[in-house]
Amino acid sequence: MANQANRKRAPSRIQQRNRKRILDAALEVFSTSGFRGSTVDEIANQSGLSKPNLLYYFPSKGAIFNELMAGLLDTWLDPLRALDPEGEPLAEILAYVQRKLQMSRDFPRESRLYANEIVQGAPRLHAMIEGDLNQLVEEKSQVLQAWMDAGKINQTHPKHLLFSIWSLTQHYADFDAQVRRLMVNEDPFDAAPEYLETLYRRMLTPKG
Amino acid sequence: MANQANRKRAPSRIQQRNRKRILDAALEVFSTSGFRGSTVDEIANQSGLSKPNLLYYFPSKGAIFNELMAGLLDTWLDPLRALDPEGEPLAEILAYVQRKLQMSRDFPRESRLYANEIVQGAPRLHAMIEGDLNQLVEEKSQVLQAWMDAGKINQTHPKHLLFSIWSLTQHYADFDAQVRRLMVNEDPFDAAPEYLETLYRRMLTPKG
DNA sequence: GTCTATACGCTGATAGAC
DNA sequence: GTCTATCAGCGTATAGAC
Repeated sequence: MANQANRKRAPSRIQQRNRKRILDAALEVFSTSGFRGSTVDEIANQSGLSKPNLLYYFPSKGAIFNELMAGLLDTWLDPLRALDPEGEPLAEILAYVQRKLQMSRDFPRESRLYANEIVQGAPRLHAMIEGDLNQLVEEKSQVLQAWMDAGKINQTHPKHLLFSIWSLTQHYADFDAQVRRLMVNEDPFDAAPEYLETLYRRMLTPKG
Repeated sequence: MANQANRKRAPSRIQQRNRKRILDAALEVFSTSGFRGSTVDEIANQSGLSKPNLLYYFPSKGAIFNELMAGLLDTWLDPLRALDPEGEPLAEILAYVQRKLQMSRDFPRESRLYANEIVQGAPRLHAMIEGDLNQLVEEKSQVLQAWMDAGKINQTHPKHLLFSIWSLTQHYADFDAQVRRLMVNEDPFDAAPEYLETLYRRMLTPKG
């Protein structure tokens, strides 16, 4: 079989650059307005491409969103994957909290994109989320439970512990508009690391 | 001056009922799709009224949203208003956490409506939020700070403490789709009250 | 690869009959 | 008060010239 004829061409530099532009623009727009509230026009303007040109690179608005989400989900779960069952329990958890907090600070748009989707009932995320996330959470919950049973950290509900970490760290990105309006002349991310470290240290350190 | 001619008629029972229907339908739709992602058609269908009839009761989509938000904001801040400076500090805070958690459970749509608006940068909430919320938060932050200075609860950042309470309690409503997908055969609200009580008790109880 | 032009359904809102 | 009919504009997406 002929190689050239049957394969897709490798994307040119221009193609790569434009796809990247589009995805970055889409991140900006989708994270601000959600899927249904966003328009292809906005994404085109934001990316500097014309609307038909944008639709030359992606077949539809939904396709852009899906590609964006797939890429996001993967990196979004990395901090949790990195939670090491062999590590020192409290230190592992505190490090996880700080990693998540950093992601909130460094990738707020990604966090809001995800938040938008979940708040609205995850209508487009269903399939993606189902397998990976569920399995990862089960696995890490068991790690946490084992640490509790061994007396390394206080007994508590493992999943609620995970939820609380997600909630507290992502809050600074997702509710940024509110947080910053209530903390004038003070960067929320200045005090947040220490606040969260203290909170989980007190929560989890066994009496001794 | 003639009374009847210059005043608006008192709304009839039908009007009251239909306005209520519309607002309830709008809450359902807006909280699921955000303002821009929602359509008047959906709200009309959800309320059982025709689209023109709906627009007989409200002049525009924006007007429905504004009325909904105004009503929401007021009740939304009630739990915080109820934080009593004269009460026993730890008990007051723990009670506040439980009140917020109950609102998450009993009014998840209201929570998601609010979350949608804030995540998207609060484009339509600006004016409403500015005055009330800011002042209330300042006032209650000082109450918390006073309790800390008096040694009644541990020293920490008062505003971050408030943020964390909002975040943790609203998470169960706002991220309900995710939470429930990860907790099959278990109601998140079963364990949540105890989890949050324990967390804040350990966080705030002074060593002694 | 990129553009202009355009098809065509959906959206918010109005007019006017009943 | 409620309906049918309708409008202008915006939305996604495509056709076809360059």
